[in-house]
Amino acid sequence: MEIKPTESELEILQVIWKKGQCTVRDVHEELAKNKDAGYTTTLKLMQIMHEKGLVERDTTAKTHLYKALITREQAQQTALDKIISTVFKGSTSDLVIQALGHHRASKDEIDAIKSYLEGFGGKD
Amino acid sequence: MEIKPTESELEILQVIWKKGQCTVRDVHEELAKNKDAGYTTTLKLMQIMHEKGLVERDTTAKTHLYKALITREQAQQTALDKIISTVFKGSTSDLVIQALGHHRASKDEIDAIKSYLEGFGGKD
DNA sequence: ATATTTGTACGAAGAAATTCGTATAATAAA
DNA sequence: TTTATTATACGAATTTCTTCGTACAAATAT
Repeated sequence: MEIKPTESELEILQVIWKKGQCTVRDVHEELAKNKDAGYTTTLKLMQIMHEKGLVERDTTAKTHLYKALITREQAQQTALDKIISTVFKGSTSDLVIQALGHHRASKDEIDAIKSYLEGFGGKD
Repeated sequence: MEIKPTESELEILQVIWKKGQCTVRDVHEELAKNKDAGYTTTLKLMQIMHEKGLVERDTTAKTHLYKALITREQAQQTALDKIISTVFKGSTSDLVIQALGHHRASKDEIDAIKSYLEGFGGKD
């Protein structure tokens, strides 16, 4: 079964992915830079994420340590699948072109994509 | 100001985009193929979408006609912006590569992207 | 030892999104 | 004309997500 993180859960996952392992305070401090919510809000969300199986936690010490149970790649894939089917009529190339057209990738990024496409025939 | 359609609203917009113009029944019949919700649910959603300015409607006749007020491209852009920032660390090329890697685009699609990239240097 | 700080648990309020029932008007069929 | 069908309006129940307050335990500081 597929678990789709909510918006807020994704914000939290971002922090965990970046740091690898986090306490609630770690996450909260990081989030506090951009938004302002109470500490217990973050705590509660992380507890819910644990119930949902999005994260695991080590409760050995008083201060629990959280780790992500889904990878960033999985979340990326889920997000892509969703928007490709809801707004891109199922067309991956539409998405790619739209992305390249409006997000002005840097030359390095374009090159990365070009070389990626080199060894790539596409399915027939 | 940016109006972000919800999940359900997006499903409805899909139908409207495809047909260009729709009655509530048109939309409902179409949605009924994949999910099952009551007719008044669809009606209510479309009324709300009207309040939000996502669609306009012609109420001349008894049966109202709805048209989209945001384009598919706008919705695509909004969706892309969101996931690029939430799961792709702001990297468009990561998104493109992930998309190409897992969605097995057809040869035609790949070719379309390649030729698109031809006349495209990327910003320096 | 006592007070303060730091942490988790948890219930519940608030907000947003979704779903549906009922009322009522207009059209179509009998 | 009477009945059945097809529409919209709209209030309200439900569900999901988010936010927060309060209780209480553990660790730290005074």
